[in-house]
Amino acid sequence: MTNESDNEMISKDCTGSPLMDEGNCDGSASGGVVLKKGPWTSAEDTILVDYVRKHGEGNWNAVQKHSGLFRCGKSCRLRWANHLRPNLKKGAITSEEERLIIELHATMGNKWARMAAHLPGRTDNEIKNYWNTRIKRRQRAGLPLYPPEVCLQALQENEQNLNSSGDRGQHDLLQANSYEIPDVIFDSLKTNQGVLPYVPELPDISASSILLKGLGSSQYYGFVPPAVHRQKRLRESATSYSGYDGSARNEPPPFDHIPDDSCDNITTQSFASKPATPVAVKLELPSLQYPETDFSSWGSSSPPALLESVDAFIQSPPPSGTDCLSPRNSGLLDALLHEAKALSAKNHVSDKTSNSSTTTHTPGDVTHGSSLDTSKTKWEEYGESISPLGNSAASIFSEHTPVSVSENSLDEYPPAETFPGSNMMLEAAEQKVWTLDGEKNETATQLDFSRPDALLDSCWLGQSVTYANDQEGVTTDAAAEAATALGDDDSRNNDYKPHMGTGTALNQGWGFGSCAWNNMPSVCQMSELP
DNA sequence: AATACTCTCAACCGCCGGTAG
DNA sequence: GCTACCGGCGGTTGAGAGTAT
Repeated sequence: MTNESDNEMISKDCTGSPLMDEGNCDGSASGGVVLKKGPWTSAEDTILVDYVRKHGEGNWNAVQKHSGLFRCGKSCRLRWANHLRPNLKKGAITSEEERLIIELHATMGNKWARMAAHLPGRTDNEIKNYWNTRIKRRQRAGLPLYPPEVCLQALQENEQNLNSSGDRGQHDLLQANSYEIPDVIFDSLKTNQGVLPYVPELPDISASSILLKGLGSSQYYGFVPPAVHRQKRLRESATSYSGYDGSARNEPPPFDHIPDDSCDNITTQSFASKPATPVAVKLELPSLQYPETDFSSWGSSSPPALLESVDAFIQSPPPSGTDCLSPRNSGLLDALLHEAKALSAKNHVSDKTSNSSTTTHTPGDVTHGSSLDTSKTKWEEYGESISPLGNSAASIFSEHTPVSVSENSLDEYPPAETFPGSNMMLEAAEQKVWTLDGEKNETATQLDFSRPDALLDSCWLGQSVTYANDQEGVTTDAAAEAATALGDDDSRNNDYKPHMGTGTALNQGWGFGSCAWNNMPSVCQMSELP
């Protein structure tokens, strides 16, 4: 980008806004000098680098004054931070980084700078761009934002929090709920309330509904994004949807890969309960809010129907979808959870027991958590700073979803093995821990519960291991695998590269992306953790 | 080959919080 | 306390490259 368009830009671009920024980034900063805008040239880079070497970072506005650069301080800072500073990691986002980004986004939302802090060498801008492009991709493909495991992780976290602190948080949340999550009303969901006991009988199901979807509940098949937002060209998803229009046909997408009866049952049941008419999904979403899409791709019970779309998705794995998530594209899982929780709390104000809160909505639901009822995590500490929700992130899941983590509700959900994101993942995770802030290669022998993301990490690790085993047909030691995966970038890419482009659709489908984000059931069945 | 479309990414914009005067 | 400056952050935009039709 640093081409040689050079100085003509100075005159051309600087006339933009009279006041670019209160930070003297205006075109006439420093004595009427017209500041340049647009792409940086190599010459400018050199000047900036030299300046920083001599004077260090900071005081960016002085750069222009002392170096002769006709750039505002902001521009200099940005250029330095995103392109010139040492230790920047160039190249594509690795699989590990992808996972991390997903996990972090699930907890932080669009806090790119914070996320970048966990990804050495990566910039907030890079992460942001990456995420946004993924979101678009997933949106097109009708795939959910977050993999179910992430949702489950949140759920688990919630359990921990609930069990450790009761639902005191609910009240706090209610009071502090500043997360105004746009309502995404799923008419069909409402319609199904009678069928889906866990669906809160609330006037507006927004976050909670999304959560449900995010957890792969088949009941959302009907929410396949209306063709409305489908673009003419659905390279990636066209085929996937070709044979499936759940919203219109009331039938689940074809998915023969999942032998799990329970899943099928759920699917069928869910669909049967759906209105015959296309689901009316409120499409008036915030700018960053993406239309609801096909959650089926996530759900354990969901037909991987979208193998192809999944495939496409996988080729650029990092989920950016829209689902499990936040209606506001910020993908703020926590935010949704927060809202859902708040909503739930409204209905259970008097319900002070955490356990009750987790089971109230679902007769057939199982109280998860006891096994996860470990010591209170640091959500409140860590999460507070990073998550809009603080500690309540996953709570909603437990309250509004049929998913059972530590236990399984066969009626409502697939058995444990279909949800590697839960137990299995944890097991794997216990063998190795991947610390977020840890510069990649950190492994440990125990989950680091001091970190709120511990579970998330474990989840992903488990997935990756699973995938590796499956793909390679090699029984690898989880720890070793993790170590390898966390090793250098190259090795990571080799081991987990979602962009496999190798073989069958199934094979492709189970790339890191699909393995981790799409139907766990199959994944689990396909391989076992050491 | 032309066109349309998507993807990627660098850069900009505006807002906000912290801080010094 | 007020104001201006500075730096940081998140959202958005636009150009170029790539790809499909």
